[in-house]
Amino acid sequence: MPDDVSDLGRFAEPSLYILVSLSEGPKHGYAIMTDVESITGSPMGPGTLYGALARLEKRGLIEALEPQERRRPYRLTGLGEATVRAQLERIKGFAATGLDRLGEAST
Amino acid sequence: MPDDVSDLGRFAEPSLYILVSLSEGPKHGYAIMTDVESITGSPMGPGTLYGALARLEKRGLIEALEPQERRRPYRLTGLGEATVRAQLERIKGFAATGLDRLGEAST
DNA sequence: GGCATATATATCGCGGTACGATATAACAGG
DNA sequence: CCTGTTATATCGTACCGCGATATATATGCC
Repeated sequence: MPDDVSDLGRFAEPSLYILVSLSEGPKHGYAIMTDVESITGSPMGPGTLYGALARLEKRGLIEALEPQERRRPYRLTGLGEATVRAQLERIKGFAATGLDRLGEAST
Repeated sequence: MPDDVSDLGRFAEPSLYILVSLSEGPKHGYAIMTDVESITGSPMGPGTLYGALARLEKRGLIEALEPQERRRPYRLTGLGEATVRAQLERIKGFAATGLDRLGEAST
């Protein structure tokens, strides 16, 4: 049940959020969590985070670095960077198309 | 398994595609299917389409119009329009943020 | 006329994902 | 010493994507 106009239910696309967060530089899980929350405005729980993190590593889009203290940092791979760039270009174009369609109808 | 850089696995957000398609004007299911395919480049099967369509109607983001011939057209509601606009603004900003972060790192 | 293809809608089921809940542990501050 | 923050990890459920499948009409072609 949407109680907010900007809510389309589930599917906030955590994987892409993580990739964007890591495109700023290597980060560990908890730092990604707080960073994503500051970018998107809505918090990402640990279940979402670590599940997506494992999938992304398995796919070779990110890679784990040497654990420091209690932190387990990750870094974007070349494939990950290419992927996030391609994705962002795509949704940028899509958003432009959509807003263009809306633009003529209301103003 | 991603075999394409622009593929992040499941990552299509059919609901938003449908809303954008309908922001151009009322359309019936099959027309949405072909329109979305022309916008996104990848086809949307009937399972995806009609499932999402039912959910969107249930949420009051779209509404069914009088069936004509074999066609069952849908139209965006006010809430649906506000939602798609808010969503598009959001992902536009997100894409800009992400590309900005990537921009300084390579080029 | 008969047959394949396109139009058009609908449903089922599997696999995958989001995400809250829960658990654990170390460290800081009052 | 106890509470809150940092930090990681896992489990389970509900939900969603999407291919497969079914049905029916209309169109085009041989």
